[in-house]
Formats: sequence, structure tokens, C-alpha cells
Amino acid sequence: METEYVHMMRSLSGAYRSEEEMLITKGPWTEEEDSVLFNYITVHGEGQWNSVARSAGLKRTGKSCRLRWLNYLHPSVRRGNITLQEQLLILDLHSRWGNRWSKIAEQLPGRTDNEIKNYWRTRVVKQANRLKCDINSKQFRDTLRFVWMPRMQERIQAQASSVSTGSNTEAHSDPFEENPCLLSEVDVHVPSLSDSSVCVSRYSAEKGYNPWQMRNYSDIPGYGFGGVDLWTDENICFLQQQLADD
DNA sequence: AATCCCAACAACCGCCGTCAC
DNA sequence: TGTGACGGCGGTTGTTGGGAT
Repeated sequence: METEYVHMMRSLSGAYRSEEEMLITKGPWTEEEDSVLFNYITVHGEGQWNSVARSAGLKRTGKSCRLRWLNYLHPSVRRGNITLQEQLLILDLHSRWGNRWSKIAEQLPGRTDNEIKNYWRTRVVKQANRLKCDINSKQFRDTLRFVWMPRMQERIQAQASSVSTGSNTEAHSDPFEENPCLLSEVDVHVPSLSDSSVCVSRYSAEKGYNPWQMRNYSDIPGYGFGGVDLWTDENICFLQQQLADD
């Protein structure tokens, strides 16, 4: 990221190609810039980003304004940790669509493609690296889809039932909690999860687990979730075992 | 208290598709 | 049909804050 210092040095060395380029500010947005952009878009609306930058008097590129608005200033942007439901949905949709971040983001209300991309890289890719596993390998993808995701689903159901019994103290700021149909709505638009359920059964049978006889996933060695973040050492260890078994 | 390391996130860059001229 | 401007997208990098040493 370019600092004011670099900016100044480039100016002095004549590294900028034009007067206009010299005036472009880079790096983190200030509160004042945010305020200017927000007020301008509130009055004039989105689009025509280059003219937004010019007309609002911001020394930013149109692209930079667009990104700042979409990823940070837009009223619908949700801040805070990615919930279990969202994690599951990201894994599910990524298994179908790959790195189509913007498409995946469309299915997660208030989440941006950048946020999802960051989640994927900092959590999932990192864990794959820890497991010395190629993130694109069939082995890793199958394990995620047929072992990991069902575990998450169980966890979500457990969480939901604890909500219904009043034992859950978490704040209800999660759109999926407010509207549990969201997950199934997504399944209307994309291939159903049911195909993976069949495979889960097949996979479990191969591993000697009968999902229909199991009262819960605690019958699977290594099952258990500490906090909302699923990528705990314990769970990674479990994944490692599954991958090793294959 | 100082330093190092790493995770998380914000922002930039380059490429590509679209559209107007 | 060619070309330039613009916007969207995915990949990558820089910054920062917090925990470990």
C-alpha cells in the first residue's frame, strides 16, 4: 500500500506520468473521504464512478470509490464474524462454483465478494496448507463436502435447537437465524445438497459409520466443536485423519 | 517493555467483457 | 470494424493489531 511518503517521493522524482496521476490518493480511506463519498452517493446515486470521484472532489480513482462503497460504505454491508451458516454456505457454493466470489456473495446477504475471498484464503486455504493438501485436489474437496459440511450442518441444527429451548445467548444479528429459509432458498437455485447426502451415506458406510444408526455425529471419532470457528486444532486433526484414511 | 510473528482485512492491480462512438 | 472508456471480477499485496516470546 502506498504511503504518503512514497507518494511524495514519486512526485519529487517525476515518476508520475501526468499531473492528474500525481493528484491521485492511494492507501487507506480517511473518515473525511468516506463522508464525502457517502454523502455524494446518497444524493446522486451509484454508478459512473469516474465522474463520482471527480464531481465529489475526491482524489481517488473511480475504481477505488466503487470498491470503497461496495465493500465498506454501502448500508447493506454486514460487519462482524462469519457465522456457521455462512461458513457452510461458502463451502457448499465454492464446491459448486469455484472461485466465483461475486456469485457466491450474492447468496450471502450483506457479505462482499472481498470478504468471502478473504475468508477462503485465510481459513480454508490455510488449513489445506496445514494439512499439506492441495486445495483443488478431489480428495480435499470430497472430504470437505462429504465429511466436513455434514458436520457443520449438524452443528447448526444443534445451535438452532438450543435457540428454541432458550439456551442460546447469542445476539440474533444473523440473517439465517432470523430467516432459516435462506439456506434452503439457495438450494432451490443450485443443485440440491441432497446429492451430497447420498454420498455422505456412501462415504460413511465405507468408513464403517452408519449415519442412520448414529444418534449424532459424536459417533464419529474426533467430532466436537469448541467455538463458532470450526477450524480448531481438534477438527483439523480429524480432517487429517480422514484424508490419511483415503 | 521490546520485538517478532501471524491472522485478518482493506485496498490495489491487471485482465477481460461490454458499450458507445 | 476498431478503439477507448468504463466497470466488474479475481488475484495479490500492504497494513495493522494482537498474541507469543
